[in-house]
Amino acid sequence: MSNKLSTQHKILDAAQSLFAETGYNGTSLRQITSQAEVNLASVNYHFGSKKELIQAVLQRYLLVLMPRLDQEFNRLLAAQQPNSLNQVLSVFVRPLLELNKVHPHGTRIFLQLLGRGYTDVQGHLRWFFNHHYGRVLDKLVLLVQQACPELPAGELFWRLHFSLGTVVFTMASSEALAEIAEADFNENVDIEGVILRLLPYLSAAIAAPIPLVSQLSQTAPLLASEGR
Amino acid sequence: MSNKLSTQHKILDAAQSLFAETGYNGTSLRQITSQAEVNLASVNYHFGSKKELIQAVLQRYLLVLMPRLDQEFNRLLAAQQPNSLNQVLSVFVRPLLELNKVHPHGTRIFLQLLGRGYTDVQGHLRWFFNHHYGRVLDKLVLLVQQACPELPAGELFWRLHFSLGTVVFTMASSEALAEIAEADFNENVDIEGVILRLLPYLSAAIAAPIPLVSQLSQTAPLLASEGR
DNA sequence: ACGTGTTTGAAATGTACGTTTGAATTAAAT
DNA sequence: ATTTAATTCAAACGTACATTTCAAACACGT
Repeated sequence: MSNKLSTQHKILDAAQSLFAETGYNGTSLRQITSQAEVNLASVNYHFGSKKELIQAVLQRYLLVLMPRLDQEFNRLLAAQQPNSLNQVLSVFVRPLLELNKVHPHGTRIFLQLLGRGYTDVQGHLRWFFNHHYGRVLDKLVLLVQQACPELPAGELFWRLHFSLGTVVFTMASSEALAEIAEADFNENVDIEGVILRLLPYLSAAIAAPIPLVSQLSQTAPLLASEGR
Repeated sequence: MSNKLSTQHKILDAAQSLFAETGYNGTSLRQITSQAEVNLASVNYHFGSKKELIQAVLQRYLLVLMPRLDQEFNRLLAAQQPNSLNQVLSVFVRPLLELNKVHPHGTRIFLQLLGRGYTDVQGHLRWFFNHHYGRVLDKLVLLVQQACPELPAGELFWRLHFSLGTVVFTMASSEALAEIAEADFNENVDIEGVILRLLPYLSAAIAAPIPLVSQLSQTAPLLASEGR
């Protein structure tokens, strides 16, 4: 049994935990290398820079997750009849939970890292993400469009981003939320439970009825000042 | 006409923009004071520390917003028949948009600051928020409970936090989203438009049907490994 | 066993940060 | 007008950061 881990592996393991807990900017290479019990310089030796280390930490999960998602999307797209929104969203559950094979608590850590990526490093990680995996996510948009044909494209854009926010924020603050939930309702609040709670929430949200324009304008003349 | 602004005011104005754009940790006092065209030391002179400056920036909006929300909550609580979820959520629109009186783009900036507060400074701002305004938010929980009496308390807890995530994430990345939306669908994407789009989304999400336990356990034996 | 290429180690570099200091300046009060 | 308090200013302090350097230790094919 070789419990001897490579330096790179030790760095990645320490980095992902610290990044998930305190963010990318909030974590120093000194914290990472001291928790990994390796020399400070080895990060720059093995990964080049902190920025590239962040990408490497994310890639360890993305390289497993995205092909799995792509495969699921293709399966749904090949179906004869259009899929329901619930079917489309459920497709995320298995691939996400299988990230626990990459690392214990891999699912939670990856989703936290994803959340950090959208708020911490301005734009940089968003670009990295869209550039590498934009094709896959286009298939998701198509599937949701097929599931909700009555939804205008503009509305769908916003609701998918609302949903991304829901997931990402929930995971980024999942530690705190789990503590509160456990104290106040003593329920099981592992990552799987949260994901399964999210599904009906998101499903109903994305398929919400579109308010009529007349109902919108009813609340329109709200303020005399300030139109962008 | 006295267009001479006090040093404190200039600092607050510069700080809120920078905090909203690049986060609390991501903004240095040197950036703030140089944009405000004041001396570096004046932040510590007028506010004591960076941490207290962050609180002061938030308080400028919270002291306007929270009493307004409290008043609206009390109005709804005094109603004879229980209010619909839509009525409860709509109550946020006016008070939030009135923050534009505190400062141009005040609504957007405040919501961005709120989002940053939940991800940037670990726990500290969350405590500050709950400690000062927990009483007010309890009324919101009560109102939602009255609007959705079939929803268990534990489920409601999670869904309200999901919703907070939706709002906060959307606002934190509203600049980028607005750019994309404008380019791809050329729609009006001011802050009021986003808020009005959020209402039906959140309303449907919070009131989503609760999945049966049998349906949950159907997807339960997903992985052999790893239960938290 | 040797020599080569890879990896680690301790130390130093330069930059940026929040905060403090004490003198200079301005405003207010008597 | 003179004293007193409040504010601004330039400079410095100590700390922490990412990155670089270069010698030492190691791995390993020959």
